[in-house]
Amino acid sequence: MLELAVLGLLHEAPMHGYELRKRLGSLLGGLRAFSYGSLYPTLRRLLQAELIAEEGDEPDARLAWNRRARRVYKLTAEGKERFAELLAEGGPQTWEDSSFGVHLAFFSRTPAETRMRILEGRRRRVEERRDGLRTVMGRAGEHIDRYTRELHRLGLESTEREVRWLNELIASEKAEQDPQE
Amino acid sequence: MLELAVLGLLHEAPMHGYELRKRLGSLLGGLRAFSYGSLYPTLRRLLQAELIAEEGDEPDARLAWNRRARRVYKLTAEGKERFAELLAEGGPQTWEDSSFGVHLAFFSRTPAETRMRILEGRRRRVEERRDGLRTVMGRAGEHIDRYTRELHRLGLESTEREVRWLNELIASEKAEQDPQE
DNA sequence: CATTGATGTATCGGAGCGATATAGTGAGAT
DNA sequence: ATCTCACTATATCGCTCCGATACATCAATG
Repeated sequence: MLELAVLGLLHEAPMHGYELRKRLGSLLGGLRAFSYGSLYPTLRRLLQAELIAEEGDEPDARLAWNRRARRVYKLTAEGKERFAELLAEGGPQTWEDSSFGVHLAFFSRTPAETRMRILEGRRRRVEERRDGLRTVMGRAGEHIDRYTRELHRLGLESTEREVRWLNELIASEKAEQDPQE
Repeated sequence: MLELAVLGLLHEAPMHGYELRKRLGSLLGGLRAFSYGSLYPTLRRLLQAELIAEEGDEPDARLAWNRRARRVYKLTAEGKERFAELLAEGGPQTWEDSSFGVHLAFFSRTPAETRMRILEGRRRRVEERRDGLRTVMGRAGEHIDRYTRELHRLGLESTEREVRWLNELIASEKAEQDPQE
């Protein structure tokens, strides 16, 4: 997951860890933070796999840090390939809560076919949760805690809303595919 | 987190792992699954800490499993104490996405004061995310991906709705505290 | 009678989090 | 002038939890 995110951000411009994390935060709208405790190890792993490379010395000296602290990373050719591979796959885990946001954030670089598969998979996933909630809430009798009921109510509203949102996205994807009519 | 959840469920009735997981799923409305990969190790840990105990042989033989596969757990006295402690704390991590749902699910056993602290903490947390999203979305100019924009829109709607939901909960908590008017 | 799906326990490797350590910098407060 | 606070920046450690997988039994369906 972090691998995809890092590769995707570095695809746009070289960056150092700290900035990577900030951009990730705003890209995902705080959905996911990705703490340094996972970011830096990932960076090291990607470096070792030669999917990213460290920029030597800063060519432009407008920030004259003689004490260089920042380590700036850029994407390698293999990194770009890897990124494209990850984007095209669109397996069953891509529509889980943990990954869906990241995948969506790089949708403009994702093949249209994969986009559709992910959106529809996500919709199925959310509908499942929604239906589960409806079942639980519908079971009359059973003494259910007031707070739990509230939790379920919020969950139901959220899932319903997300399904509607996904329907819109899917519709506009379809419209783009068949421009006629 | 799982510790709290397990203790809380066993507080109601003795249960085995499989059932524990199912109940957890419907309690949280699919928000969190808690896979067996964390459930069973946790059960073992709690057993070793003597917060839970394994029920010897089934007293009622209505389910005559001669091959006993199921391991039924029940809460010990220490377990009950520990549960009460965990509920009363209400520290800053209780209002994170990962824990808030679980804490809310056991609110009826949580002291009113702690309930309020958690609800208000959660609200502050969600408002932060909402304001962050507003800032990001408001930054005019910057070429932002269409899909990313959609992601932000969904995020903004969700956070706004959760804040409203929290406000209702907080209001009704207050109303219960001061019944006079 | 065979396959499928639910019940049931369990482990392994790995991803990611939260806390923590360290240190330089710029701005405002005292 | 100095002090403190917040931000920039990198990094590690221990822990929780997840996903995949394995393996058994039982009930129903075909």
